[in-house]
Amino acid sequence: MARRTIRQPSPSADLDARKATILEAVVREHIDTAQPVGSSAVAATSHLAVSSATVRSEMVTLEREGYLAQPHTSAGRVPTDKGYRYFVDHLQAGIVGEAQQQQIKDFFANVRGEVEDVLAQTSTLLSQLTSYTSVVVGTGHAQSAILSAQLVSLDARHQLVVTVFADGSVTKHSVLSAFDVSHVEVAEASRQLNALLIGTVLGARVQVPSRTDHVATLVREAVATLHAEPPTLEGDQVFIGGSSKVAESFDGVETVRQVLAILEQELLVVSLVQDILDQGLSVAIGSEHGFQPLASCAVVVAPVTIDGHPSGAVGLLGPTRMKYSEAMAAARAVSAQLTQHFDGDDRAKS
Amino acid sequence: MARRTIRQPSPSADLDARKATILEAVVREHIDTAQPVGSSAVAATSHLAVSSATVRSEMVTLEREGYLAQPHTSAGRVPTDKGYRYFVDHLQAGIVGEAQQQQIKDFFANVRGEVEDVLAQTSTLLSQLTSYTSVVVGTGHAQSAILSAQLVSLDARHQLVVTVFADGSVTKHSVLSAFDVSHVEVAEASRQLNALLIGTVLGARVQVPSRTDHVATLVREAVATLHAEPPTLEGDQVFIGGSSKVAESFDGVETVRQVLAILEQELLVVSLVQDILDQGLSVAIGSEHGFQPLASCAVVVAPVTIDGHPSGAVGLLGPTRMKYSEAMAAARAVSAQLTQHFDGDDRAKS
DNA sequence: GTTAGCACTCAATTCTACTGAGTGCTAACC
DNA sequence: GGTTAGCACTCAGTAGAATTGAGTGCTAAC
Repeated sequence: MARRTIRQPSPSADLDARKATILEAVVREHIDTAQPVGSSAVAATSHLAVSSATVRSEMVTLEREGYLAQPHTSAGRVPTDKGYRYFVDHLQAGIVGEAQQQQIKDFFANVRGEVEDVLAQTSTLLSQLTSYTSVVVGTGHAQSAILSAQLVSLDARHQLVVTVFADGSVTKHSVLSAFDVSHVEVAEASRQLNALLIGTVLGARVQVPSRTDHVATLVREAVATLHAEPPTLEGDQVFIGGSSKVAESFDGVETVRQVLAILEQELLVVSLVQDILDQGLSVAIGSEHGFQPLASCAVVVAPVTIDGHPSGAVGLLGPTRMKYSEAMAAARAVSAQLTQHFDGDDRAKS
Repeated sequence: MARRTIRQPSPSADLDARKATILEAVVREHIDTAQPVGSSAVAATSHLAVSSATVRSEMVTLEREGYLAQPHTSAGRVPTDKGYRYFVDHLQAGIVGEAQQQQIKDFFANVRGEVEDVLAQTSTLLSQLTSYTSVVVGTGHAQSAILSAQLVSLDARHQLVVTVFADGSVTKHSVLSAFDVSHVEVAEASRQLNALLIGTVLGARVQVPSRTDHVATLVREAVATLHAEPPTLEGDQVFIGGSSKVAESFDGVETVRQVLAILEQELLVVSLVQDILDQGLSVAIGSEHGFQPLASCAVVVAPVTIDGHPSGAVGLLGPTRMKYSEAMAAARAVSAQLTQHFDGDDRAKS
């Protein structure tokens, strides 16, 4: 089926005030109780001074317009994806609680270590804050210039190309040569390689030596190995935090299995998050993201930028009846801190 | 409670042949059906020419001795952990099927990339082979000598220490200096750092310069950062494959949640696997590993060695009623290939 | 020691009746 | 016109009661 559904920017023939209030009450109640919501509950909890009968007749309209659904005739109403969408679109931005704010602050004040570690730990943090499964995506450094490229000899035939990029990331690639190489030759090749690649980006055309001696061959092999990587996906990193939360969010074991199976496929997760960001959304509800097995899930995302350009995202995955305002607030707060951590912290600070 | 249970090497007051056959039949049947096994089923499937009544009276004994248990009076028998243990200890080594053998061969023939990638993919492979959740643990390179230590300048105040170890692993650590450093200074510091650390192991005492100029300070900071790492755990890596399989193996959502929660804690997983290996076992059943939340799990492990000394392990986690012979065969086959891949492949080949 | 026979147990299943939350409709009301 | 009280109706869920049947333990005979 449609892998990605292009959502128009909400036709949202705005509901009148009372219908909106009723819809909101249903959503809130359903998120709370996970049960279908009846007209009398709405009449009681919403501050509308109307009877359940009135609510009932409004509900009929809301159902006809696709915002609500009825599991069966004698049950209350449940929000549809469209209903959640309306709710989310008209949600005043939530804010994170005191305690959580503090937890985030503490975390970023104390976190240390390299980018990967920070991202992995951030993922755990985000999951703990919200008790949903979190996804942290770091996009590759395809565009970063090379700061340094060294060749290190493991043994006579195995060398390692260690490359440092301007964004601080480091890669290694092993090179197996067809002949024994001396340490002197490796050192010389390393010098040449460094001179050749410094300041370039992966995939750029460089002038490799055409001689056939050991050193030149080694340099050619190293360059070839480096450039052999698919440049777009290289370095894409996904960190899943709190996958056990999946088992809390959904009740059917089968659903849990399906969601976990999706989360195992990093490429899928990256493209899911990317799709949502591409559409300029911060939430994808149920069928909106076009992944059938995640039909009962909602995904909240917030982009992370470094030096102003997008370089990743944090996300939360929960049931469609997730606590959107909390989740969105947490995701935004964490992504903001992360952004600040990487470009504030790495340049300006101290 | 007891975090680790020391198991004596099976008192195993060996059962007589008929009891053993009956126990085996119960275990086999139960693994197959997940149901309590009745005496008549045993009489039918085992090749003992005895009636169900005879089987019944033997079962009473087996139950009294702790090999079997009865969920309730009018149900069949279910193996206890002790029952599984006897079964496993007397299991003739299984072999992996044709197709799987081929799949493993193909995988290792085609796999490329760095150690981390290979381990991560191996984890996925192992999980696919067995449809259990797999765990691949790579132990750190604490004992590896440093082949190269370079300092790379990210900007005036940020430097990166990139260290290459003899086993081919690479680490990076960022260093933030309190003053601006020129490229010339970084280059000089890098040279000195390399000269200082080459051939040493992490944690070794090295003679750092005591001068107070920029270069010396930089070198001191770099060394301090490197040595600040907890040397024992540094580089311990855990790769979990097929966590969605957890949802297939257990039926209660709560059990699934608990197991996933354990798997999220890498340190726990490492120590679990390490414990089992330390006890010289290849299987830990139910309570044997002392992790309460994993009481209904069994863990199969196989060590991976590089150059003869232990450097990791592969494992499988399933329900206590897992298919032990298959799982053990798969784990052994994969660990053997992995061992060969890393020391065969990396030294001898071509 | 083995086994056929039998009474007994108890989880699981099926059936029925009932409950009650919630609806849709209508007629009266403001 | 919109609102509401009243009422008949629907139907999932629950609670008992009855039934089933797989499997046991025991005993007496072989």
